[in-house]
Amino acid sequence: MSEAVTGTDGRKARGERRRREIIEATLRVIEREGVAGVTHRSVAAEAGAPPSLALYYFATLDDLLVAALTAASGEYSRQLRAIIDDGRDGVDGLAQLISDAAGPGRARALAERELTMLATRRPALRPVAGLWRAAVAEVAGLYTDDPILIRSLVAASDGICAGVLLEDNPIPYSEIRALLRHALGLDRPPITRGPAPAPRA
Amino acid sequence: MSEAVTGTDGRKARGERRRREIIEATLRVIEREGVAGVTHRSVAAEAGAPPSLALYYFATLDDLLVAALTAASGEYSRQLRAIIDDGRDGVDGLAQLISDAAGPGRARALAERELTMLATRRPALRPVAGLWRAAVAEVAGLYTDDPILIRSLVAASDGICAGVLLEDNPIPYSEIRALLRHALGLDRPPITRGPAPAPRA
DNA sequence: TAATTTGTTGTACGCACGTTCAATTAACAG
DNA sequence: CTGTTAATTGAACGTGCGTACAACAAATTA
Repeated sequence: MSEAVTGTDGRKARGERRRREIIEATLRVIEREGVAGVTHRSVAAEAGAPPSLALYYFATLDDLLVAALTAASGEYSRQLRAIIDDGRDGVDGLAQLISDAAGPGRARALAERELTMLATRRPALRPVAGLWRAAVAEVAGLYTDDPILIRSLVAASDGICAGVLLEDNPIPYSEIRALLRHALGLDRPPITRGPAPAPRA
Repeated sequence: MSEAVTGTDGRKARGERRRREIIEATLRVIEREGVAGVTHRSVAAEAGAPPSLALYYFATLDDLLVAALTAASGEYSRQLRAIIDDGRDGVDGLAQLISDAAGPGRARALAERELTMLATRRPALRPVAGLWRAAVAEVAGLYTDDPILIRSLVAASDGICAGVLLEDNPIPYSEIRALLRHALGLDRPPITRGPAPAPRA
């Protein structure tokens, strides 16, 4: 029972580290080649290990993808929660995160999105994929109780992120922030034109 | 030159039909198994043709996916434009389309989304993927000139659609419509609570 | 009719994949 | 030291894939 002394089995500790390395390697592969590029072989090569090791930790490719999504999704949610806990404005922080996805964080954001897309087909991944949405909803809850407005912010951040990743010219931070604040109903801009109930004119 | 009489070469006419059949088979495969399930063999089997025929029309898998995305994206944009041209309210029609994606149109919507995701990695597909966004922006243009509000509607429809596909309990049409109208700044609901500039309370 | 174009098919090659498994090494327990 | 557990490795098997290619059938043309 030297375990009680050192805390854990040294073998298992190294194993856990190796496991994390493989997950990170998986995310790098997805960033570079997309989910389609994930194979036991490619991931193992990226991690500098023989393919059999990737298989030792993740018996099936699905396990590997679930682990990768869990890691990526958790990381994003943690970032957002950290912003809130630091007392910074939630919407500003959210805008910053999305703005990041247009620049340096683009590859990672793409990876996370691709994995989330995967979740729509495998119910087992749904809860994990919902972590980010829940975190955004939590931010919205700091500003309003209206469930519609909360949904609105969640949808807006998702849609803005998609636009940022799809469009060529990056959307500036200020605009992202304005869009998010509008979604929450915070800033009431002057009415630009009366609603046009009858299109086609 | 009997071509001038019949209009087109009969062989080419049948060929075009066959080509469309293969594209539709591809979309069915994607609906059922996702983009990952698309192979020359699986698509050909779905279309009831030998694999070599799928290769005759689409030399590479990429060509096939591009054609599928073009078809799916065009179909959606066409539906939205038809609504506008029929004189129906653009936002209502948009809400109806998104609501459909939660029910009967779910599989197709998933397929289109997966293909669009693919577009973020291949610049050649970007213009095609943008067709839907352009159509939505056009709808928004019927209500406002404010580019922020236009972007807001595009982001909202995208985000709502993502939510609809990800969540278990379907979002009702009325709520989708309310979210879209809010994005456009049409309905100004009563203020639920003053903005909370200081979170962490 | 013969020649040409176009669509269509079957077969086959080489490769990368997921997965299995027995063997090996290292860390721990008694 | 002996046994046990856990991490790690290399080799191999079968499968399905993309792709190439030559041959065939049918429509069109001259």
